[in-house]
Order: sequence, then structure tokens, then C-alpha cells
Amino acid sequence: MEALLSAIGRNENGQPALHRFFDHCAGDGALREELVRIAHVRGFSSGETIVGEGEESGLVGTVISGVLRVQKTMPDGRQQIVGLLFAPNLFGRVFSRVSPVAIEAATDCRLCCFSRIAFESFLARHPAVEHDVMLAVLDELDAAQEWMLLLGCQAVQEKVASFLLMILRQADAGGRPRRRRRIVDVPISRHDMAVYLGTTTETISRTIQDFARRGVLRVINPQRFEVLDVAGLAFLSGRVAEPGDIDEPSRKSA
Amino acid sequence: MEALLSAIGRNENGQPALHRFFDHCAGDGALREELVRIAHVRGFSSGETIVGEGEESGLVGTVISGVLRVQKTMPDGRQQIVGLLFAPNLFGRVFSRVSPVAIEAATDCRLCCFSRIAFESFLARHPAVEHDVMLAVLDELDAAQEWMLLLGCQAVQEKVASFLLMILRQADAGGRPRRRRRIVDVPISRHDMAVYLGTTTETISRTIQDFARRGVLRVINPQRFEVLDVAGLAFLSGRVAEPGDIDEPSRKSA
DNA sequence: GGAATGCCTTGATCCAGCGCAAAGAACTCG
DNA sequence: CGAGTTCTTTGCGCTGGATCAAGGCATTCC
Repeated sequence: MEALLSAIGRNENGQPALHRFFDHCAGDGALREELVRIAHVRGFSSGETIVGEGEESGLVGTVISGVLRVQKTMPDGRQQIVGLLFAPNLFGRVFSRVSPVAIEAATDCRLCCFSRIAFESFLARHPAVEHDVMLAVLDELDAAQEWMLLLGCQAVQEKVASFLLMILRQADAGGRPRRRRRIVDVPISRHDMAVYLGTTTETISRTIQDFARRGVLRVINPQRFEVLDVAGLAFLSGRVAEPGDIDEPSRKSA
Repeated sequence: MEALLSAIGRNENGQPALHRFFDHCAGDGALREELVRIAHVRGFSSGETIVGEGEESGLVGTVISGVLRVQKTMPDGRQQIVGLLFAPNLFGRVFSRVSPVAIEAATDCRLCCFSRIAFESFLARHPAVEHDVMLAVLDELDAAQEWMLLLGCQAVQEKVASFLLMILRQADAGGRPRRRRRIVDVPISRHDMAVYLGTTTETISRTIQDFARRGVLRVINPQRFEVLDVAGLAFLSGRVAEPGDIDEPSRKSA
């Protein structure tokens, strides 16, 4: 309980530990009381499964620290990560008995958990909070559609660049308001990156070494890079039409 | 108004014209009255844009008949369809000033439209309806994640098979409760299929001809096929582990 | 009817990126 | 400290599918 109360604040990295849809609770003593009563903080270590694919999904909640991967698997074992969840994102499938995706700890992490049933009944009693959950779901949908664009029509090089920029934004957004960081800490393994980007470990590795060779970034260690040329990386991501490169013919241009 | 009242029933194909999140309205005279007051039916012809990408999104609503494509475009013109909307799906981005995706008519279609603002205020006044909208959004998220699996790790052959099966399910689900149809009417062009599946027109064409050569389906005309072997198609989609083919080594097996 | 216009199909070529294999590099454990 | 384990990098050959380029086949419009 102590842990939860302190968690309803910021995690050790200064990121908000609960999603903004709890804002209604912060100001309202009774609501907050009710929330704390059904919440419990749990730690999971890297690789643990929080919710299995196609399983009864008993748990929902938010990420306090660490990273979760949301993934789907095909019958023959191929898998695709369809989302990464950082603090203070919501995890778990509300309003569905079974989860169509697996949720696993990509790193050691701490989660603020609720029983799905209890959480749903809490939402039913507080439409304003439910509304904010909907906003969170809509954001997740936006992110999914963004990622579909990446999976469907970007080359591997662009995918990796986009991924690194996403991590960079992620770090900038969450934590204390630092100046734009040039250091990228990739919180997941090459393998997870590959599964997220719909490619292979080897190709990820090659692409990153290639970026390093071209002077876009410097590899400090396999999980940590310094971005030497943010604009260059953005251009490699294909998401910006760099001035002066407007009519640069691209691999799949229309 | 006449048009709308008749639309709150079934469209010409016998599919429900309004999403189930209007169920609360059907039973409640006052609610229904209120809904009708803010709704208007509009026709769009194939290719017309309903909402532009990154634009102020004034309209939301449901599909009465026809198909909408939800798509995103990269600066260099490459595009990806991130969703197809059939009757009676919801379209438009509620609770956001700008739409991160474009919504276009993939065929001639009729829509039940609301001004986004009016619709949102309607939802605010009726939490039960808003709850059902959330369920619709969650379904859309599930569909998006499903499609990410397809885009990220299926071969073109599997993608095309999955697509055809989706259309088949779509036709089975919506309309009058017929016995499983073996006729697939693809409501969109080869080009749209390609953009949806993250591939090219030529490859789509080749794959379909290949299916025909293998006897899985028969091409009646470019937009209409008869599926001769549903199980075979399902197996080609890679989504089922066909009995007897359990250890069939697949292109990317783990 | 015939030219123009839009799909769709087919053929031929090429290369990005996958799969396999093996060699570092970092970490754990006895 | 050496053996085992796990993760990352590198080399190399192969191929699925993109690209480029014609060639059908309807439909529409003079």
C-alpha cells in the first residue's frame, strides 16, 4: 500500500507512474481511496509473461517502470511485436474476456495492477475516468496505425531509424525535462527490435553498424548509442522531406 | 430525415446500417430522436475524400453501405491502407481535432454522418453510448494488431490468402444469415489491395493467378472469385496449423 | 467503329534482405 | 579461471518480390 501511494507520483526516472486517466483520482480523495483499494504493485522480471495470447486476461494496469512488449504469435512460431509499453502506459485488454495479444516483460519492470473485473466496475462507476481510458485507447490505435505504415512500406534502414527516433522521443517525453538527449538507450534486445520491426536480428545489427560507419551514430555498447546527426537520422527514417532533397527519388516512390 | 430513419435498420444488402453502439438508441425514443436530429445521410462516390490526413476532422459516423479506406501517406508518396471500413463500422477520429489518417471512399458509398463536435457532446450526455463506442474502438485496435502481424511477418501469398478469407468472413458476418458463401466479391481494386497488403499490384495479380492455377480458387472476373478449397486457402494464409502438416517447415519458422 | 483510357495480367531482370554458419564479446557459474 | 551460455556481429550465397516494360481486355467517348 505504501508502495502504491508512493507510486502514484513519479517513478525513479522522474516519469509519471500513473497514466493521465488517473488525474481525476489525484484530486478526489474518495476516488483515490477507492483506486488504491483495488490496486497492487507487482514486479516482473524480464521475459515473464503477464498475460498470455488468447488467454483469460485477468490483469490490467499501468507501467510504473520498465518496458512491456505486446506481441502476437503465428501457429508456426513466427512472431510480431505489435506494441511496446513504457511508463505510464496502460496495459491489458479491458472489456474483453480473452486477450488477443500476449503481454510480456521486455525488461525487469514494476506494474500497477488491477483485477480486470474490479477495474471495469470502477470505470462503470466513474464515467469521467472511463472517458480518459478511451482517450488512451485511441492514442494506442493511432500508434498502431503509425506502426502499420512503418511495417507496410518502409525499408529496413528506415525502420531502424524510425525506431531509434521513437526511443529518443520516448526518453525526451517521459522523464525530467532535459535538453534533447543524443544518447539512445535501447531498452530491448536486438531480437526484440527485429520482431518489433518485422525483420531479423542480423539485419538490425548490420543496419546499425552501417549507420555507425556513415557517422550518423556512435555505438557505445550494443544497447546504447550516441546520435551524432539527428537530422540525418530523421532523413534516413523517410518520415521527413529534407529541404533540398524534395525530388530525391526513393525506393518505392509513387 | 426519411432516409436516416430507414437507414436505422438495414441497408440494401441486409447488413445492419448502424453500429451496435446505437442499440441504446433504438429502444429509447428520446435518445433516438436526439440522434436523428444531429445525423445526416450523405453519399460519396469512389475516390472521394471524407477526411484528409492531418486535417481538421469535422465528420464522424458509420458506414451504411460501400467501403471506406483508412490510409496514411509518407512524404514521398508511398502509402499504406491501415484499415478498411465496411457497414456498419464507425469512421472518423472522435475526440481529436485532427485526424492522423485519411478516410476515403474505396467504392461508392452511403454514410450516416455526424458533426464530430455534436457527436461528442451527444456521447458526453450518454455514457452508456460512449461505452459502446469504446468497445468499437477496442475492436478496431484488435483488428489493427491483427493486421500488424500480417504486415510484419507474412509472405505475400499468405497475405493474399488472409485478405480473401477476411472478405469472406466479412460477407458472411454482415448480411443475411446465408450458408457459408464460396463467392468472394473483392470490393476494391488490385491497387488498393496492394496498398492494404503492403505489396504491389503486379505481385497481387501473380499470386491470385497462382492460386487459380493450383485449383484453390476460380477467377470469375477480376473482382469476383469462387473459392474452391476454403481449407486450402486457410492453410495458405499461414494462420492455421493444418492437421498432418504440423511440422511443415515454413519460410520463417522459429 | 476506332481511339483513348483504365484496369489487370504476364514476362524479364535485379537487388534488399533473409537464412545459414561461424566467430567475437560479455556474463554466469562451478 | 576456464567452460558454458547468451547475445551480437560479420561473411556469403540465395531468393522473394520489387521494378521496368509490354501486352490483353473492357468501357467510354468521339
